[in-house]
Amino acid sequence: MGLTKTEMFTSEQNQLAQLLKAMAHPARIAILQRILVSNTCICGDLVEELGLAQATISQHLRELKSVGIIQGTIEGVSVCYCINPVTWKLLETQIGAFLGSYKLKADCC
Amino acid sequence: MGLTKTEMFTSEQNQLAQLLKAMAHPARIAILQRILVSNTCICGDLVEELGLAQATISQHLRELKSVGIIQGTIEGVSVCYCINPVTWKLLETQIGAFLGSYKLKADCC
DNA sequence: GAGAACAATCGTAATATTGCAATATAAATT
DNA sequence: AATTTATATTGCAATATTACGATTGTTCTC
Repeated sequence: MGLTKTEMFTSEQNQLAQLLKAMAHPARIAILQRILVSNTCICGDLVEELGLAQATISQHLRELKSVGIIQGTIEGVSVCYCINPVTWKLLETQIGAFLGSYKLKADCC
Repeated sequence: MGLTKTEMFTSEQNQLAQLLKAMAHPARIAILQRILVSNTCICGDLVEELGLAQATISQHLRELKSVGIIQGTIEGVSVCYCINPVTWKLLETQIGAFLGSYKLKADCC
């Protein structure tokens, strides 16, 4: 099939999965790290720095943008991308709650 | 292609991407949440509760196990799965550092 | 407006993922 | 040993992802 059965899960589960999936690629992690370092936005520098084709980088950027993790504004000839604070905060909250809900107990396998 | 160019990224980036990817599916999030709630491990209850075929659940469990997020021990006829504390701690550290490295500044796009 | 510079989109090939039926394997029970 | 119960594996079809060359849009500069 290759088609996730989203209707069987809660919207929270689907949303978290979607956000995680958007980050679950080394190139997209690298892109986000690059944005995190030079807080002020970037654009086609990524093509040189990551060693992937322009079309590929653009595709990864679109993926991050489509779930709202980053946002882009046209800055003359180039495009400036940066973190979307709202989604980032959501990510921190959701993942934090998820990971934080684990408490180690002795009686486990 | 469909083949990620892992050689272009650091092992940290690849590792984090792999862990995120393992969690980036609503069924696997649901499985983990189920384990987190009933700390003591589970097994084929998931098949009933999630409404997916047994083969599908087993496959998702294997995926989570293969990256070390969960671990399973044979408990008589059934198998008991639970969180692997070491990997979970690693996840918290890595994701925490990643998400936490963002500081909102005014001069952004 | 013509050209340059940058980024987005299209089209395509290779590979991966998702889901399930069917089958196989393993452990407990009779 | 045969049966039952629980899980894993295999094989397959449908769909998704990754990557890139080629092309198309945009915006700036001349």
